[in-house]
Amino acid sequence: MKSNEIKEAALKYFTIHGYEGASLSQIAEEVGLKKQSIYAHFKGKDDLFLQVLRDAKEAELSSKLHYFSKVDSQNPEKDLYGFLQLVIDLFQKNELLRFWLRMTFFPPAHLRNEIGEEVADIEAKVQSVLEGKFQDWIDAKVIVHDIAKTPTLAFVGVVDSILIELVYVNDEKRLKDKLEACWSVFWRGISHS
Amino acid sequence: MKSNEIKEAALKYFTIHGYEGASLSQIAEEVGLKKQSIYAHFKGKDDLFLQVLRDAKEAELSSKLHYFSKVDSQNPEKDLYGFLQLVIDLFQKNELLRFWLRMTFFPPAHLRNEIGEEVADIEAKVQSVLEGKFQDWIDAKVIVHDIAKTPTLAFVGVVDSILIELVYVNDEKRLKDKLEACWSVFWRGISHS
DNA sequence: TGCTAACTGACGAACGTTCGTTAAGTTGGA
DNA sequence: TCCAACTTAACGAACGTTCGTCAGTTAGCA
Repeated sequence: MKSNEIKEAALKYFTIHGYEGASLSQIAEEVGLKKQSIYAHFKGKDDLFLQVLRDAKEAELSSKLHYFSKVDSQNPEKDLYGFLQLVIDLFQKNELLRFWLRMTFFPPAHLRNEIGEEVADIEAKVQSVLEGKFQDWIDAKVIVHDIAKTPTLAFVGVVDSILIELVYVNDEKRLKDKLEACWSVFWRGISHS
Repeated sequence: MKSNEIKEAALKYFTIHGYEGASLSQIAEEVGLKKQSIYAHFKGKDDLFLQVLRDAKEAELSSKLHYFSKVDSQNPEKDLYGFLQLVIDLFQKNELLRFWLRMTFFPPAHLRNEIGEEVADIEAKVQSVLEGKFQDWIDAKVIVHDIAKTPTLAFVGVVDSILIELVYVNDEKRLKDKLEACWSVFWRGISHS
């Protein structure tokens, strides 16, 4: 399907150059078309962009939810660390997560509100699942804390710091160091002494 | 000085719309000029951009170094938390940090290398100062860990997660929750039982 | 025969940049 | 003190290019 090829090329250029910096002619050329031919598949630049955005959102959400649906052990150490690995994998395997991060951090001004809603949606869902898991672990007394929200937000913070490291330079060594550092301090911070 | 007015307007538009999305005519209009007049003060768009970038780098670096130069107590709990507050302040008080984050996370493609060097420079300096402090605290046995690098990177991770929260939505309530969560878990992770 | 996807051609608008010119301000020597 | 030489900041006009978009046309396939 040509539409998907166009979306793939669009993903690439939007990720590298941002919404304003990506041009339809570049995207079209990437798949051997003239820019006007894109209009046979999409209403325009915004339409193309929003379709790619929703693909990215869908991919990220389903990956994360799928991971937690497989996880029902009482071993948070393994499961949480595995989630960090999943995020790293997601980021390095395809461009969707990098695209998603760029566009949610710094959205094109005229689509700010639309994108903000998508972000709030996915954010709430992931955090809700995560908080449920933490509550289970607290009830099973395998980690400390009285309310689940604290370790949940702290763990999201660890994910954030890994994401920043990935976006920033993606130096394999630095990433490994930071992951180990953040993880070990975090784990000491929520587990029984 | 008109140059500074132009740089201020440029900072604003670069921050909101990114390098490619910001136009010289908008920037000029903001200060009551035509876009051609900008060329009386700067060689071109790149020159203007890079001058703003270096201002932003300078502002961030000196703020952080100045903070740590004042700090020589043996009370990491106060000093580290104070640093988080400083970062939040920096972000909310002026646009320089937001600009810096946007341009270092997702630099304009043709200036990628130049910006990368600036990032490596500031990153190394801040981390070096931070690591020295942590080493002092370790030596004084006021926090745990054998090597200073681990708590340093973990703390940088806490800063990262706060920055992400600031960039993402800047909801005052959410920010406070996340700060408290990340901080309390981090502190438990590096302090004695 | 239609339908789809690609094409060509053209559109107005905006982009960053350069040019030559003007008006105002500064400087330096007679 | 006065005037000429120079500098500075801003301008209008235009440059070539690219942008996103629309209209009309053609080729291939069901």
